[in-house]
Amino acid sequence: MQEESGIIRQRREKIQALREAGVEPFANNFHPEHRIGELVARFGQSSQAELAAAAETFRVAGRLMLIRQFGKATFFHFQDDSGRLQGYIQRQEVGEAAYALFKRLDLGDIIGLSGHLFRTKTEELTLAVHSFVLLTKAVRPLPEKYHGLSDVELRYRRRYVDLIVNPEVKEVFRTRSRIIRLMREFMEQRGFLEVETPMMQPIPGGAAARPFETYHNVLAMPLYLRIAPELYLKRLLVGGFHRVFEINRNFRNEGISTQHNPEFTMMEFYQAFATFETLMAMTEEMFCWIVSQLFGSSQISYQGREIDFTPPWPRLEMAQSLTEVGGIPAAVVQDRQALVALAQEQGVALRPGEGYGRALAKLFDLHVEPKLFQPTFITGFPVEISPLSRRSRLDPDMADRFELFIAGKEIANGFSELNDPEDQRQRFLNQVAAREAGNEEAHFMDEDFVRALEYGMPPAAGEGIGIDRLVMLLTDSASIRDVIFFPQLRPEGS
RNA sequence: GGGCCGUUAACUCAGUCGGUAGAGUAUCUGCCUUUUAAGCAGAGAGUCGUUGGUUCGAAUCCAACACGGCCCA
Repeated sequence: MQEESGIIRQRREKIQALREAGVEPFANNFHPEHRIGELVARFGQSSQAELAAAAETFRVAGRLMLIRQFGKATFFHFQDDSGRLQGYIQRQEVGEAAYALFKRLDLGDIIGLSGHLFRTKTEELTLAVHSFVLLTKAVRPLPEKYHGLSDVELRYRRRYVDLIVNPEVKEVFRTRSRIIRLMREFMEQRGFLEVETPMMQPIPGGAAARPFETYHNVLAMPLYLRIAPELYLKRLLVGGFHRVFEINRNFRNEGISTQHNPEFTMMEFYQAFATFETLMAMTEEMFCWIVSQLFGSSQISYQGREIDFTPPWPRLEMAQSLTEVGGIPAAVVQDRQALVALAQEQGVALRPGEGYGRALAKLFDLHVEPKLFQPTFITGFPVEISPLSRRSRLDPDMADRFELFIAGKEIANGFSELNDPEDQRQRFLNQVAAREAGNEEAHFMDEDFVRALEYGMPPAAGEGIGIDRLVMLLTDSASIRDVIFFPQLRPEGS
């Protein structure tokens, strides 16, 4: 480590001096018996008289966050993983030597404390220290106590510091964990089995996206980080698991934005003998339940606007939405050539193998998606852009598919699954043709998947829910980077 | 990929017309036994993102690049 500012050099010298004085700066000889959160919960309402009467001794450990030193006594704040508490240490109480050691501690140091609780003049619950030990000396100083760490880049690059000084960040990730736990609980209650399928796939499938490529040395073959688990989960349907779900990472080799991180977390699930209609109802139920478990209400606030999760949510066909929400005349939407022309006019680059369906979808992205703030299901997806979906019985050019939009973001995508192996093979062939003509996001042929369908996959419906985006909504986060601990960044310059 | 904005001490930020680096916090020293971003007095701390250019002189003007943010594609 080349970086040696004055403070860091000073701290290293301090560590040396402590060792020479017989104080181990990285000890592990203290075992806390209490957590701050627990003490606050138990005694947050107790009066000074009650605390004095209890006369109990507590052992807690935490990081020094704030120090207010006087001549012969010191107030400080320290925090553990459950909260923050004030401490009070007096020379008279701990003795000359211990107090001198305490005065040499720095913000950021981790200490173990034992003492009793009391209330100060201003009624603040405070631990009066009987004794303490240094557990970990901090070499680097913490950010400023008042403004904290606000440089966005530093917050992402040094998330550990962000977590120490910005308590609301911790809360976001606690909520993230709770959301995932609730999803699991919801799925398990409905008889779904949690499974794991390959993250490294020889043929990346299940979505239209560019994959990350890697290489297996011993097998001497390229492998791809998965862009979706779909084709494997459907193989499990063939194998006789009729309700499965997977919560795991997908990897897509595309741009980074407030909505996109190269690796992101999805829950994908499949239910035999269900249709996309079944899943829309189930999604309404799931979201409403999760939101009410978290907030005790089915309404939340996101970026200053209310979102109401109370079902049922509006359902709108994509073509219809272009007119009703996007303001594109119905005559243009119905006229295939006119719509393609309009899309191209607006800068949509149609790739090989793409036509009306893609034009429809891109115009939707441009004019409708940002305006769908309340939970809304969009249906009526063209088969052209849905190569794994079952065709609608009413219109063979349309797929039995929906996407869910909330706050202008795509949150979920689900459809009745195509299980006709011949149709599936033909759709793969169309994709392969598109790929050969230069569309890098087109699907690959997966012969084994078609073979699996030939054994017979029960009719089913499946759905993917973007967990990061859902967490954004439920934590009022504007950027996906705020709900991923370590979002992808370019390497720091040297 | 394009546009705009940002990058100055460990952190948060000032820095005028181009004249040679500032504050608060943190750190160190001294005083201080109920503080709440404690207070008072003093001290140390800088590759002004990088490289190049203009200039007698650049944190400041110009160019390129790097990293980040927001918006657009």
